[in-house]
Amino acid sequence: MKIKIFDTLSHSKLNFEPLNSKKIRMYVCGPTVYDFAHIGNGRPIIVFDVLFRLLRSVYGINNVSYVRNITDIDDKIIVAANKLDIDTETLTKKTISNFHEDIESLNVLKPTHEPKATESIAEMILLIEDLIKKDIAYIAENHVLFDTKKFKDYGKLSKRSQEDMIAGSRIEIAPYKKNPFDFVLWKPSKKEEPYWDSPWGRGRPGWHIECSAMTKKFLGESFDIHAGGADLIFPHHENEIAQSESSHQKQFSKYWMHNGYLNIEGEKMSKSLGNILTIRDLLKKYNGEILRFAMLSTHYRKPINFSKDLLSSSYKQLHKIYSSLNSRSLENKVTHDIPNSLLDDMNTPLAIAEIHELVKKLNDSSISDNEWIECKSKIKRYGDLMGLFMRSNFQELEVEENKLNNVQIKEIENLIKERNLARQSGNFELADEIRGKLEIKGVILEDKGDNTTWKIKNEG
RNA sequence: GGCCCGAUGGCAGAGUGGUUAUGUAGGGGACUGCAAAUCCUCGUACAGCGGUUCGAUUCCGCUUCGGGCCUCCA
Repeated sequence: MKIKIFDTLSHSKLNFEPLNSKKIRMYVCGPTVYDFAHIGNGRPIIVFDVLFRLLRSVYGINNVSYVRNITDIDDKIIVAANKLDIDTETLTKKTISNFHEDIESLNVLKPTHEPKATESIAEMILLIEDLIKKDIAYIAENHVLFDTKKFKDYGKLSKRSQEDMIAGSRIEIAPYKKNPFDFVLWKPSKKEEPYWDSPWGRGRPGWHIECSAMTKKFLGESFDIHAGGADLIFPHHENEIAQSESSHQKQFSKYWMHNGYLNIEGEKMSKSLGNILTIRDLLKKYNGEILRFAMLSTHYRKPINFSKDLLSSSYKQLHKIYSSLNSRSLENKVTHDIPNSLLDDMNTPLAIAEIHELVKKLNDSSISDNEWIECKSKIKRYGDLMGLFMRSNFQELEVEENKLNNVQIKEIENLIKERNLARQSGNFELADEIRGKLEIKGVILEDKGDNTTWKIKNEG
């Protein structure tokens, strides 16, 4: 079984050939922790979680190292902490804990390592010193800068030349830069700002250097896959390549993967439009599994429109799939096959279509129990690889999503019992009355033979 | 201005040089005490114009439209 992935660097779909098949190494750029994560931040978290699951399945659960960093020192963090009148560490600690709570609801596996930038400052300083020693970085006005003219491959990831970029550039170039695209490796901290001592005075690291330092620390100088949002291609990932390959004189990441953008109701998410949707807010209205399903219903490289329609369609599809998985009281078998759709650059929308074909079979009362078990097992396998269908039934999801307490659940169950007694004795008036009573409370009943299940009325 | 990506049925969304997924919404039917669910069925989607080809939604070119990046946003 071979995984195919689309590699940004070669701009083509390639067979994934690990550097060492007993030790797969992937790195994903994680969040900058200054506020609640929004659903756009959630996209790489979810789609590369699927990649992690696939790699573990193909190469062995213990043979994959997944590093997802946390940027906990940065201008935005300082600004946000000042606004709240707290120190940056208090802010980042709280934000990280919120982040973990949020993504747990999305059923995201824990990465092997989740390093914080502030815990690798020493490694960053060593790397910068090395770049200065190699005459690739220079010091100017208390800043250390990377000299982009010294790295001949600069622009290879984003496919652009410095000349192209300068042509249409609207940027004001900092006076201490030798070249417009030189970027900061280390900068002085203003008073009141967090700082670390360095050979260049009290300061703090530039943004890009942390990933170069942490990939080296946790994965080595060369590793297999580096991934993140498409907006990171330039300048972040371009600059990481420049730093690491200049310092190590060898290939940095073998493959590069980038997820597409996320829109909200057809519009770009932005502060000015006021349509920033945090994962936290969405979770108040939608179960994490619905969010996850919605996220995987578009191919990861395409733009996704996160809309009410998408979420309501996702809800209905999940309901349908869960119901079919419980259409007979039989357990699935454990299988190890990996569907081609998922191996092919994580074609999750195609995988979902295949699941629906299997659902149709499960709902076919004419198939044998053995065939039924086969189908259920296949669907559960898709679920394991995509992080879906982990619950035993749809009611569990409804209970979570609507935060129903035990008293409420008991009430629903008792009314169902009462109604079924009425139905058995032919008292359909009472049965319908109970149905109506529950419907007013927003509970829809579904009779399946002698089994009655329920779901919450979807307001759209 | 430079570079890049995209355009598929009401909506969402795969895929393919010729049999035209899948979901959702809608029509019809079966089933059902009722309802829901489920199943069956229907509507002839591939932006436009050229080219290559026996044949193009799929390959090539152009046009139009949309999106992105070129400022430390996933």
